[in-house]
Amino acid sequence: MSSKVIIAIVSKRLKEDLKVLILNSAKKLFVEKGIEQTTIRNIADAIGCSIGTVYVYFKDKNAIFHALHTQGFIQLSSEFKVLLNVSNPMERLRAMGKVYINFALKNRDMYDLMFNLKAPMEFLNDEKLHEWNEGKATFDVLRSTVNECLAAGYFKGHELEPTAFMVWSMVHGMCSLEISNRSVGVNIQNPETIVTAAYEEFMKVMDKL
Amino acid sequence: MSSKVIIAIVSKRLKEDLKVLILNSAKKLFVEKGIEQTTIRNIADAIGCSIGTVYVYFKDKNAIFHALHTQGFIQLSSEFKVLLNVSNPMERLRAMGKVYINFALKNRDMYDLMFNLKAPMEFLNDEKLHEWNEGKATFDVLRSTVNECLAAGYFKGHELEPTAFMVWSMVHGMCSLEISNRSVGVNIQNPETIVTAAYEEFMKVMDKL
DNA sequence: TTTGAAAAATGAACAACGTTCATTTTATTT
DNA sequence: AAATAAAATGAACGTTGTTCATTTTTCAAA
Repeated sequence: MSSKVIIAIVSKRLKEDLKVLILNSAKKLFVEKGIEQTTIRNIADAIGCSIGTVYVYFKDKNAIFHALHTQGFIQLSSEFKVLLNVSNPMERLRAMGKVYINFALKNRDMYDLMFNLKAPMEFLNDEKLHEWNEGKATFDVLRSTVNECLAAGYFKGHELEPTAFMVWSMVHGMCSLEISNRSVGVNIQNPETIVTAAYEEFMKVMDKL
Repeated sequence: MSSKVIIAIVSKRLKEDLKVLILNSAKKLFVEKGIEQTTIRNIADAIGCSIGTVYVYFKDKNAIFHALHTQGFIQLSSEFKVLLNVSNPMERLRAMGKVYINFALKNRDMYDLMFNLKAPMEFLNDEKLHEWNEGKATFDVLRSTVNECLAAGYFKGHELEPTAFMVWSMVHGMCSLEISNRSVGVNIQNPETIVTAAYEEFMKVMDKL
């Protein structure tokens, strides 16, 4: 009888957490082996369930990758929390870029999923949700920081949204070129430090405004 | 006899051009339907040859996409030719960015292939060619333009290569965010003009240097 | 405790993919 | 006309994402 109870408890626990287990399995495979090795069969095998079970909890593969991409944004916004310690908006903007770049280069596939790959966006289209809440929230942080810079007298004569998008494009572009292996093939003298150097250059430029 | 000769000539022509036919077929499918609809079977069907024949002329799918990506760079460098008319280096840099952005937004999938997708780079790795000649040549144009700007007194106190990489990252980032549908989902007031507006903002910044 | 309906899990089956290679067809030379 | 070389072929293999009829499990009512 007691063993039956235990089995029931374990079984209950497994049932409730199966979606989480699938997601953890997917994330582990994704981070360790990349997106092309993260197949439904590999995910199912890793937790000892069947292929069909994965489809009980996720509509399709895009749904899984969208859930992973959301986890990535949770991690990124968690790493943004250190910015609360920086009161000066210009310094905070600089630190924000560093956190962003650091996250991108330390979590290359995850960054790719969050800001490049089509899968998460295709899931949104399927669900008729035209709201990319994760991106919206993240961009809001950037926009309000740039807004504070404007209020503090920086960026005189510049528009809020174009300037914020400019900053985002800058750091995203550097990270994207690095992750897609385009910066290494281009005959730059110090390829291993070019992202940092270019970001410092950009910050020097912004300081002059 | 004369018909035999004609057949021989036609046959010869077809044989010599088969690689080109395959590539044209691939490009048409790629531009019209995107990368996921460009399958070996579709390519072969479109020109009425067999699957195996494609593999006679191309090692694998990466080889085809690398060839397409090279065609993209040929087109881009062709569009860069109008820049020869612009003598002032700063004006030329500005015009270069506009040509680049225009190319990216009018050839989205091609741009993605050239600067984001892994296929062309994987082909280089397979062939032990760590030289991305197309990217190298294109970046050389940018670097020398920035160098001329420096020589003309612009960008005082800034390093050549980090500055050039900064400019590339800027325009690439904007195009990349736009093409991957990240800019539209982020709650910007004028999403349809944000790339142009941000580029104008960036040029205003560069003018101040 | 037994029963039976609802919920969950299953995995064989399907279509489509990239890739290979023994075979056939075509071209060229002898 | 025959022999040789080159080119083209498509059936077959191993994967992939996805579906769905079937089986198993769950759990409240009898």
